[in-house]
Amino acid sequence: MITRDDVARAARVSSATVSRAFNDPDSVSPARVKRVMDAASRLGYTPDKNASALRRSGAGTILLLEKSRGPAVDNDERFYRWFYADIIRSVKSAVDESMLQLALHSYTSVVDIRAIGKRRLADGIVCHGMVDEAEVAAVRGLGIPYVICRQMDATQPGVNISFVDEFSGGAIAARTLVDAGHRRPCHITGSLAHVPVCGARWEGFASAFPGVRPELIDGDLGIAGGHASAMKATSLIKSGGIDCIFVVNDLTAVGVVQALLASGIRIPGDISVIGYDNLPFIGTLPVSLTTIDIQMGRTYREGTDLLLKSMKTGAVIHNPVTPTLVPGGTVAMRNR
Amino acid sequence: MITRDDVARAARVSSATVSRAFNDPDSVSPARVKRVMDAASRLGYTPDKNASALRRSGAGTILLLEKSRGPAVDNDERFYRWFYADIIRSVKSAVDESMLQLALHSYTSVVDIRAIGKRRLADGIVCHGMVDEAEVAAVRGLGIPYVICRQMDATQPGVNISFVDEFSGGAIAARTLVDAGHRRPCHITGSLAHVPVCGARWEGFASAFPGVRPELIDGDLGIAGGHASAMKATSLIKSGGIDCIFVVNDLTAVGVVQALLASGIRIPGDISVIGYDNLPFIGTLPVSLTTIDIQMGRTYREGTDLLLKSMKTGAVIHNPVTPTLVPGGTVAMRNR
DNA sequence: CTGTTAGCGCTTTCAC
DNA sequence: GTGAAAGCGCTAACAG
Repeated sequence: MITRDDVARAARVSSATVSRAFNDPDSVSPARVKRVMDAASRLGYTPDKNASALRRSGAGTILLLEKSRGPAVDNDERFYRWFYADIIRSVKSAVDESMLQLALHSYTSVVDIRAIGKRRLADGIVCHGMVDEAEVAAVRGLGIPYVICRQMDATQPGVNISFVDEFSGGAIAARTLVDAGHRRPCHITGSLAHVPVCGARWEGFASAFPGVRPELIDGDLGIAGGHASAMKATSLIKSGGIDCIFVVNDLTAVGVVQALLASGIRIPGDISVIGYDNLPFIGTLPVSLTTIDIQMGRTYREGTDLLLKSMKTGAVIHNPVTPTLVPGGTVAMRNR
Repeated sequence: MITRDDVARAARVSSATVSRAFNDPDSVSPARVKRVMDAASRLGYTPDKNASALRRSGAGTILLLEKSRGPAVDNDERFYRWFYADIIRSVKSAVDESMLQLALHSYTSVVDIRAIGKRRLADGIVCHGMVDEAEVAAVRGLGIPYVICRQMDATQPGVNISFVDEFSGGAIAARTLVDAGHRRPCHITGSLAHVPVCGARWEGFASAFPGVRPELIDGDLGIAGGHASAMKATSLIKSGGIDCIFVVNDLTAVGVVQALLASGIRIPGDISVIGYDNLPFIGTLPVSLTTIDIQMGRTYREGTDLLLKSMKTGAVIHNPVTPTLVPGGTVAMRNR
């Protein structure tokens, strides 16, 4: 085990200088910084994060905080688990570039959140998908730097947040269809009034079709819901009332596509379809669904980077992340 | 911040006794252990893992080690990512019960693995899905306690491993079908000779059908592969040559089911189908697929528990985990 | 069984 | 700008 003293000896400086060279290079003469860094890399020195954290009297830790999931997991949650790997890796890679360690932590109620402060468990907190206002308030009340990463902007001002800009995502879906020559849009969604994410996608979509109000089918989310909504749309498709459908998420889109194909409607021949989320099970469809990637990884990566920065500067974090188009085979070019 | 000294004072014992009460309760009189624990919980004391690790001159860390994934991720890998959340949570909950912290680490080559030892990065290593023999050798060469968690047993003796017993999984599929009265089995797989997991599932399946050699269709894995294999099976189904199909994984099973239904074959009326993996996209099918859950969470949870234990005892780890049946609607009862 | 004591490797005053 | 020295909270000898 190489310690800081070994490096100090090799670089012929004091051990305090080694420490400063690593943590605050500006306070050391450039020549010495170089001597220290050379010696360090020659010896293969890695600072001990435990000792560092201990001396700093900090936790030495960034907490990835998530609501604990009981055994009763609903199907939606099961689907969104696919993003988990991306999220973990993104946060991890950001934290690795600091002197801190990543720890995972889950809570069941705000009581658990408050305990984090009492026990000095974290120097910074990345909240995963937190939407409950009381929980957000509890995190803010901790006095520990934090960032909330999730799919929607904050409803309160001043909250530190990195979020998927769902409104823009809806707008991208619209622009993709507009650019391909579509003029008679339809949106299939579910629980529109109750799920904020659905609302944002719909508003973004509608906003980018100037002069047209898209047809709106507000049924149920999920495969069965998509099936049912698609059946309602068939007559509109056959009459030429709509030439494209933006479905609020891939899961529902699977149902829509299955139902349309079963009804003898060709995709994209008779109708263009675009989904949302870029979940891998769209690969189970006989067509390659054009969809929108919500950029979860980037949302968390940038959120964590900004958290690390704000731990020094105290700056407020407000970071919208724009989804991206994943081209597929379900959007056709239409003549105007 | 409550320290061990505060607890010692409150419990009227020395601070060393507090430490012992937490780390080796057997070496302290029961009465004192209770006094210490009472005081600790009253004060809300949590041991400082950084100080603990520093003093122990260990890393204070269990590493979850995985091969780093480049940006070019194939679709299969995307599917299996679904297990990642389970894996992380399982390992995490096991590590939480120790004095250690969980850290995530990825490697691109054996060189990275060897660096772990040089830098005292871990007190124990949980290897995620490691199959490459050279990598396994590198981990063993580290001299750090480790356990490999993956889907197959080790090929070398003496390797510490917790694994999904795929052979038993295949046998469970077979027994499920036998118990429901099936006597003319078929197995659809892909790349049988090249993918050990497929081989084990097939052998387990075949072993549990006494006196019958199942029909074997060895095509390609994946939805398209399943489609093609199913087409080969249709005449056998119509002639009554087979009464059930065990498909090597759910992804391929999706293709099989789609193709059979499209051919007008009823499931389970004309043929029973059983899949393998319990991935959520089986919900994209119009039938509820009977499948086998590979118990990834348990494999990692038990593996980590055993690693923690073996760090004290030095015992070799060899832990097979048996998959479980997930009942669905694609297996019918047949009269003999 | 229990208390005393000496650090683990690092950061951060405090002098110079 | 730099070095000396004092601990951060804990564990592991060592004595008793």
